[in-house]
Amino acid sequence: MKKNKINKKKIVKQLKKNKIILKEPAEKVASESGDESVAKLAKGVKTFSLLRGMRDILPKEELYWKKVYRTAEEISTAYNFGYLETPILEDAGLFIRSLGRGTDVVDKEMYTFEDRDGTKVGMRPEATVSAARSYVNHGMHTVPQPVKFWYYGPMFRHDKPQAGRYREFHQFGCETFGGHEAVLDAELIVVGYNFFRDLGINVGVHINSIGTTEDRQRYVVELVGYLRSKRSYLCEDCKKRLVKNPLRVLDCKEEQCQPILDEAPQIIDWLSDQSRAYFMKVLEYLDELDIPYVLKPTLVRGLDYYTDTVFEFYKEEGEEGAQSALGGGGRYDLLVEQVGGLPTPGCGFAIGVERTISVMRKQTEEKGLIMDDGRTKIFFAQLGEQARRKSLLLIENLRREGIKVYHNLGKASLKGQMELADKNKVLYTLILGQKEVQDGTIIIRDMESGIQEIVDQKKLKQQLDKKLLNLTK
RNA sequence: GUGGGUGUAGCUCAAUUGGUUAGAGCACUGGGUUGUGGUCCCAGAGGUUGCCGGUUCAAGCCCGGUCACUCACCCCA
Repeated sequence: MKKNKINKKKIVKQLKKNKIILKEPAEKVASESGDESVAKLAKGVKTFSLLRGMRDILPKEELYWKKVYRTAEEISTAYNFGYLETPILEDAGLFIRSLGRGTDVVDKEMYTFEDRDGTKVGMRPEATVSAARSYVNHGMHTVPQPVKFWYYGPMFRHDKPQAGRYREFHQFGCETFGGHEAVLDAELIVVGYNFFRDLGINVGVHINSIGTTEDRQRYVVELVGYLRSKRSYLCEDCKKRLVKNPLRVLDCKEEQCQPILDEAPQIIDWLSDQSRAYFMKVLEYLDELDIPYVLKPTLVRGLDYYTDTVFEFYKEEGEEGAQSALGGGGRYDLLVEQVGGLPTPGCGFAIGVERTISVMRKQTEEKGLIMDDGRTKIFFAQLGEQARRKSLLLIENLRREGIKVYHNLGKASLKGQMELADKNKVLYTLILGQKEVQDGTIIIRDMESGIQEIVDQKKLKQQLDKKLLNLTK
């Protein structure tokens, strides 16, 4: 063995130095060495790694993902949202027109490429726009309004990855089209809020109104005027923002900017009477529903299509600064028109699944909880060829009866199977050996106490039901 | 896109001032006689030290580049 290691190192060195010239001899050396990795090296077999910002969702994370999906599904259907699934690929122009040129999402982050036939396509960076497109394409203005959708799926943004931010990420979202009622805005906030509550996550709600496009234009003029007068006191970043995206200055966390921001004009004072009245109504509904919220005059969203109400859900515990926004949304009364439909108001939200799961994971780890979600609680062990053959049928029968069984028929030794049962933390192990096959019986072993009982195979299901029922009590 | 930190086994980490064949724990596989898990004992497998190049008699360690991860900014979910 040790000799092999020396050989290998030498071979690797040789290969490195002579990788081009030595192709054939290298292969020979590799096969003589009998070492697979050397052989691979000689043949130039590459391994592949994940693309930047992309992740595998592994079986050990399954419970979290399923729980989030199920909760999303339950709450959406409870509030009468219909499931909508749109393609990941859309005409790139759809996103460019509605999200807005000049936004980072479009200019710097969207995955776009030419299809084989020359069409410019984009991978969706979010789904609200697609939902609006779908609403228009299928003439949904002819069905009773408002139309309510929920969706769940992957989105793509070519951003630089960091904590809670990936290039492929998942969103759960709800959208409504065709309703301009304050109660709708409030309902969406309630749905999002309850989604988190059902998952055991405490979230805060930030809310603001950015009025109509005209309101905002008038306000921005006022804001820029004010900030210019204080320009010399602003931080470097803010000086840049002042030109590029003045609304963003409001979000600055630099201490030196705070006193200036406290005195800054607030958008809420520049709203038209209509927008203001609408916003007040939304807040009243929230009060009525007992949803705690924080008025945040500095909340402005990054996408062009928002009007009036904007809100976001943020995690209450945890470090400041880090990706604390778990989701956000707002009203987008101009969007449908922008994608070519009749003027139709709309409102919705999207929630980041990865961020939500990271909060859930942190919580379960802190409390030392184990995600348990009706996992398989029974292991089936078999011994001997006859028993193995019989096992297939018994396992299949149990499955049909709705009892899930974990097993590994490939393993021969009972000991090995018991180990597996233990590692999977099952509560009961069924043991079928030669003797049991002949008697038509089977052993049920209680893994905690070690007590075993022999039961008739025909009564197995009945026995298990009894045991599993006791558990739930 | 800008800046900081980090790359050694599947995971968590070792490896004296550069010096023989890069170690350990956990996890994994097999065994501790014939049909029983958790503990224990023994054995095994698993590494082009991220990659490329340079300095040197000699590089996991030093230098340059590159890639990846990570944190912050920008922006957002």
